[in-house]
Amino acid sequence: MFKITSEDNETGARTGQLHTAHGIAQTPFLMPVATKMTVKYLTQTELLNMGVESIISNSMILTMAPGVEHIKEMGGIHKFMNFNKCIFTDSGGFQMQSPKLFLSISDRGVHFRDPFSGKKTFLTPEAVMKNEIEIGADVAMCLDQMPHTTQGQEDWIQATKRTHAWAERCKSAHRLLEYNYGEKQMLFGIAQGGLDKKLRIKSAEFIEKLNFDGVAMGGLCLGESKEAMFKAVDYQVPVFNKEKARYLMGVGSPEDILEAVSKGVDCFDSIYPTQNARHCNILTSKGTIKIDRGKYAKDTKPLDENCDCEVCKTYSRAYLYHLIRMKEKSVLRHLSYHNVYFTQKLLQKIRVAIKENRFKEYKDEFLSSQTP
RNA sequence: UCCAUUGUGGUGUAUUGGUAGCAUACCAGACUGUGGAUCUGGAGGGCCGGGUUCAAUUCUCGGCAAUGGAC
Repeated sequence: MFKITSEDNETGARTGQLHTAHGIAQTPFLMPVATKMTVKYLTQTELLNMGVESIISNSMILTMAPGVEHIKEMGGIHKFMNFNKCIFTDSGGFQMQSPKLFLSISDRGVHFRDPFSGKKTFLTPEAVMKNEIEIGADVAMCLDQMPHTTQGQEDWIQATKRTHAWAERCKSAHRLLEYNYGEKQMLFGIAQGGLDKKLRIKSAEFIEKLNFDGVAMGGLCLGESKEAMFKAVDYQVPVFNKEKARYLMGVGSPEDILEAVSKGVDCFDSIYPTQNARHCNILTSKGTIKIDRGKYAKDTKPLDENCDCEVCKTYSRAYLYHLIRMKEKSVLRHLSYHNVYFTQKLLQKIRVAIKENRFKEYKDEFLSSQTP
């Protein structure tokens, strides 16, 4: 269940609560990605201490390893990984972009190569729904076909059409599974449409009509221009029922999140903070810095002078730079910690700003300070 | 002290009597429903001195240095 708790009167931003089987997640939120049941380099305790209320894993990857049966035997995903907050699971739709995993697709489903066993596996919308409910996710995502933004109109039409057919199949399979298992689980639909206005609107309408527990916008932030991406969001958001949680998949960067929130988006997931941390790109209140550069070798300041995270309170840029040069793995944890902390803090500030009706002001203030 | 071998970017290595390649490290970009990876640019070199030659990093002589061996 989703409940709006406040609305900004200058922008489309709003705060809300996503009520799940494992607590309430305050929106807008950004989910750290835990594809293999771990947010790379961070502990569950650290996530809780940062105020993370929801993470996202990946049912397709988990189906391959360690397997759905195994997770069930271990008491479900929450117990197994010992994270008692909200957990989303993605469907595997995005993995069709991975040449290493993706084999072929038809209306029936998708063939993937299991990288752990080398075997061919076949995923249908029905199978994905079963996997997600058996894993024990709080929020399941529909299986979609994600056309790449660099593909053309024909591909967008084709993929969107298939996404719609699969959304219907997911919906009815899910209803039946809930009945058979006697369990409740939220299910989010995903709208596609490439970069085409009509197709985006049509897709949003189709997904909206199926009355999911939440609606997602997929297939964006894949190299298209920011302008094109936010246009797609602009087309789709007004189509969705205002009372439903809106989820922009794969976003993102602080800038993108602020923009999307102002357009009324409630949920995000992204590897941006963690992957950039591993690549030594550090998010700070003054913009992104590349901490592996020689100019930080003797910099005694913390990563971000305005950050009160454990890493910033403890270590200097110079020390972290040294660990990077020495290829000490521990530094990946420190950098990941800071970046995730930074983004979680950002979302907290966004929520407060919306509640105090000064989101626009906060957004402008943040963006103007991003000049490293 | 003698003998042998070898001296090419910071490091490790190719090739060649006629434009000196590669890897890594370095500098700079990219990265948004996770490969830590990968990709794309950039800068950087013939131990020193003589000889042969139109031309030497290459052939030759000497010096210096390194490594191995002998005493």
